[in-house]
Amino acid sequence: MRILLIEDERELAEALSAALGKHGIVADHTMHLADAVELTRQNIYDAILLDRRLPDGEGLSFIPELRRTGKDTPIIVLTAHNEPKERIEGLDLGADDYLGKPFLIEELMARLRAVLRRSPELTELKITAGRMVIDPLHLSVTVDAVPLDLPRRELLVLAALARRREKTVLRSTLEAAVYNYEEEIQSNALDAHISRLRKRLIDAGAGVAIHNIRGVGYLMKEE
Amino acid sequence: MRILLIEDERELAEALSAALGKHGIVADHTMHLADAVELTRQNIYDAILLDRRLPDGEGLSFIPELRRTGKDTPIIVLTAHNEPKERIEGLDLGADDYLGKPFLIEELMARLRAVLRRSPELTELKITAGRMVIDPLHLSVTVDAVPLDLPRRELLVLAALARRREKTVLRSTLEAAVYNYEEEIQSNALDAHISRLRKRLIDAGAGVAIHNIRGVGYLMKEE
DNA sequence: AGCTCCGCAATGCTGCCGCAACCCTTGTGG
DNA sequence: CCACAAGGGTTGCGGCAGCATTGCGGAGCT
Repeated sequence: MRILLIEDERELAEALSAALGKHGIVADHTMHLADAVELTRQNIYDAILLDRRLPDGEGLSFIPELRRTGKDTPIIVLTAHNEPKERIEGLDLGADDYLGKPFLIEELMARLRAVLRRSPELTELKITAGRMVIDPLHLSVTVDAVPLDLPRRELLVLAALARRREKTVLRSTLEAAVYNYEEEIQSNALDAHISRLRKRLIDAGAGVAIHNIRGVGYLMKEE
Repeated sequence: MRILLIEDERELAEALSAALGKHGIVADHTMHLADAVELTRQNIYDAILLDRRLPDGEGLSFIPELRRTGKDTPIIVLTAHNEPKERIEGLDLGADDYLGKPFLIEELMARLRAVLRRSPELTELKITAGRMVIDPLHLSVTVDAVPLDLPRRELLVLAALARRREKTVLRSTLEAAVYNYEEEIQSNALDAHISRLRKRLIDAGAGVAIHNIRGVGYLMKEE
């Protein structure tokens, strides 16, 4: 069994490689995303262990990149980014499991076994909708190349809708995109954001409309 | 989609059922392991959510019991026992994932999706019928790539029929797809859904027709 | 201080959906 | 070939849950 380990903390990587070795698993190790892409092109791995914060970018961006090449290798994300919201993000990007640091080697092994019992699927990442271009990493929006500045929460709602434009986005998904665990919500705050966002999108001539799907969620359509 | 929820905290169970319902998932709920065994014998579930501490024993013991009957239904363990050692124990017993309480509903949904992605026999990621593509996990339907928004219940009926297109679906199967056994029904509500659904499918040019098999159920055919 | 953001709640509105009434279709027996 | 029953189809109605909108006030920022 061979896996790919993408991790930039040398000490952890070495410990992991050693521990995996004792379980009869050969690990290729790289610290850079660019190398990882190349390695997956040349090799077939049974699984991939992926750190999020890497010297040359966000580890999660590797997932759609890999899926686009048609590979459905199971991926377990290993990271200190362990807020529920981040875990959801990772899983919905197509990761098969998500493990917060620090963790016990034995737990990683157990999750690896669980994941290897089956096999996964594909996803993508990138956002243009109507006349808008959204950069979800830098949290910016432009309409016909003109910057549009939105309140933070509205922007998060917008990005979540645009990411799945022409498809319904569950209400709960939107709530998860905007609020974390501690921020409980007791009112129709989300509805209020949608309402205000709609007005702004019309004013800016964004070329999209937000429709409601009763009992399910919302849907962004281009006009 | 139908899942089995084995959980003895009434309040949590109700909140979960409601949340799952909004995601188009019908949940049967029981508080006892003994009932759970019986229910899995009589029903086919797409996944099982399992609490550990239950009135009549340790929830984990249910896993080998279920596997012994040849079922490999995905199981997610929900529990306050969230020490690494306990998680390892659960995973190695054959659970597919392990989630500590308290958790965000949305994280559970994400993990559910991740787990279901790996079991192609039970749940196709996309269902194609006529000109339609149905994504039962995200509750969306498109006709020739144009989104079609349907009321939640009609969507569930449609998905159940499309999943077994060209084959007869028992009336009781359809009822099970839309209602759990707490939601009693006293009228021809299902017929009404079928009727309205037919109209919408014609309007949208979906390229399928729903036929009745008298005294048995319904059948979706491509045109 | 003056601004925006944003949660909250009041208000009015929309449309889902269970229900039941009525009609149509199919099957059976004489 | 008709009568009748039973199941299915269709439709309007009403209750009510969910949604849209908006003013208010607290919080945070400059």
